[in-house]
Amino acid sequence: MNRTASIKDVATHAGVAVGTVSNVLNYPDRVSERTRERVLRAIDELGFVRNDAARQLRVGHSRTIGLIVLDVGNPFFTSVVRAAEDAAALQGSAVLLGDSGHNAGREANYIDLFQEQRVQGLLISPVGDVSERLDLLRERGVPTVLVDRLADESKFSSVAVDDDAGGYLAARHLLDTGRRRLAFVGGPTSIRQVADRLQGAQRAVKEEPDAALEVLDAEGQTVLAGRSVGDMLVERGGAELPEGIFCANDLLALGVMQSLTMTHTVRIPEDVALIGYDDIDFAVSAVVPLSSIRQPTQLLGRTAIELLSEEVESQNPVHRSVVFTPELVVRQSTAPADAG
Amino acid sequence: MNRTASIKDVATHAGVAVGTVSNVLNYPDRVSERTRERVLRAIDELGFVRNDAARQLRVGHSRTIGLIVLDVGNPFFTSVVRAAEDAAALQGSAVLLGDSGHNAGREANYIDLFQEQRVQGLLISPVGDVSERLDLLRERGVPTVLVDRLADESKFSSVAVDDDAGGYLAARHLLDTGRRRLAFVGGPTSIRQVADRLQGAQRAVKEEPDAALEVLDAEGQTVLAGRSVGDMLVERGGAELPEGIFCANDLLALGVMQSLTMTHTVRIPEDVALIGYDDIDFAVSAVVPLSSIRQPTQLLGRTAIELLSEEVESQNPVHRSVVFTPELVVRQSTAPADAG
DNA sequence: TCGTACCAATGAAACGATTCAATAAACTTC
DNA sequence: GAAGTTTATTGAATCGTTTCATTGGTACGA
Repeated sequence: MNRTASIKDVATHAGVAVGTVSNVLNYPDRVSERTRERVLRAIDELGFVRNDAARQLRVGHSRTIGLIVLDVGNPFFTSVVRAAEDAAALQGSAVLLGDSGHNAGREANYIDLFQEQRVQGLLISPVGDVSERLDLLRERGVPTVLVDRLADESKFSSVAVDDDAGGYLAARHLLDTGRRRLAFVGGPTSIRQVADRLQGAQRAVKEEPDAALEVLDAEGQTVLAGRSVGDMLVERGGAELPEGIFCANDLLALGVMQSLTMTHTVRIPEDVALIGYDDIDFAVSAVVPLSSIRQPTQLLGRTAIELLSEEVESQNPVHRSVVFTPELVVRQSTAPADAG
Repeated sequence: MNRTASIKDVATHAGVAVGTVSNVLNYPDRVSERTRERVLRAIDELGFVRNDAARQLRVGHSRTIGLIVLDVGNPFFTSVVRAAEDAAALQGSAVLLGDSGHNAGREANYIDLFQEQRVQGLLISPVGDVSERLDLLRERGVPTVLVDRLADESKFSSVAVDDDAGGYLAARHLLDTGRRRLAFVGGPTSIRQVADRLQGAQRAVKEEPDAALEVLDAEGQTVLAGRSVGDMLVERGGAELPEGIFCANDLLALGVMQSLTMTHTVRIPEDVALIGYDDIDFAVSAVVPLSSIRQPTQLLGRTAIELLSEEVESQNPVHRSVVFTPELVVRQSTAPADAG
């Protein structure tokens, strides 16, 4: 009862050759109905489970794809992961998931691990600079697709979302609903995403001669950081308040919302309209349901798998960069002022 | 430049035998400094990466542990996963993560996949009834530890958190801060966790002759469900309101909080104290910071790995069930009424 | 009846690592 | 310097699959 049965045991037990058992497993129609059933019965009786290591050793590659994300706890990545898993399953692969936690060391560990596993390829949302680690992968010929990061097409394929377009969308929506004095609340612009969203917003504001955009720095991307920005605004009070606020993510927006609604002097959306970014689960269930920018995470995950398949199948690698445009989700927090 | 280098290539390139290369990899001090360096240089020059399939085939088992959770998006599991990964890394193993998404089919797929990978063992937070699927694992002799689920010790080891104790803790805290008329807000008691938490709360209430506990059903475990319970309470109004509310999870509590604070007639914690369960990230950044019950997720993950190691190492399996007691986290939402 | 074609089934070779008994080389010790 | 001991290296055997050239059998047409 100790050692698990091997294909040889199955062959003996069913009275056939090992090659036949292998055929039952991999090419069922190459073998006659009668023997197929006999083999399947033997497999069942012995509790045989194929040893994937041996299979992999023989065929030279695994049926797994490595996926390394920055933070599995982040709903954005969770959704990407799930979509990637589903897409991979459809083509008969499985996803090995690694969470680097924004830590280059952990990332390197996963890269090594996945290479030892001879994954078919790698989807990676890299930590910090796209650097030597990735170049090494390229040299080794490991098909790699960058996720949520634009890549030099001479080097890698990539899938990303256009943050500039998202920022434009958000600001344009505030302008379209009649707001003119706008504010952008965001963390440090050293984060590319934040900088791009701001840039998009500025582009929209420039289109309206009578509109203005004020930039308010937040210390981080959290609810609490949002709340202190909100508190600052409340102190300013009345006529000094912006008419529309665009926050670089939903957490900030929820913080601002808490702060503004707590003091019962400011109404959302009548006095101030508010829009966030990411469309997290909490956005819809905020005190005032929060308008937001939704990123097509499912599409990202699915497309990443597709690009990887292309890389795996073609010999001479032609890289592609796919950039998706995010989507505006309108809720009560930006309802037109006059309708409110 | 195509095929990746094998250990034989390295041996040739370094002018040594394959066994020596293997020794450099696995028992570095068995080999002299000089040849070790020569081999390492060859490894570097050829970009050799060990083929884990071959290694695994020879030694008979992998260095990976399978972990199947119900929902990676759930912060509870995310935290367990991370702790398990860290603990596994410490003992030189890696975790293969699978997300069943509460779906028995996906779960079965991962179980099969992980068995084909010959994982050392399996940590699983099983979907629904602990059933034949798991019995099969037992028969096959795959070391398995149940996570967040109590197991029959004759069959499996397990790690879980005592929800009854958590419920008791929450209700006791409300009573200790002077509240007497309490309410429990929870989803269907068909969910074991909900039933246990309620039971614990009832146990605490029974200790105080003048205390009472009212049970309010919510349709689900979401913010919105909490809000409709809150709306119902607001309509009741004034003297009919409970003095303390215990919600079966933080989402419900946040919903109730939104509803009560939105109408500016009820104050938290002065009029009503509120406590949730899980201590999610949002609890601390709610409008009124939410008291909650925190589950020792890190400990869960770490202990699960430890129990699995025990199973793997000992031949005759002695199963253990470890139950942790959750922890009370006091914040403003349950500050004593007189102090408010 | 023979030749041809087709279909099932066979079993040895190969994948790339680890292991281990055997050997060679380098030291000790008296 | 011979015998004994330790240390370093070797290379064939092995793990459990898949692959593929080969064989044996059956059916068909001429």
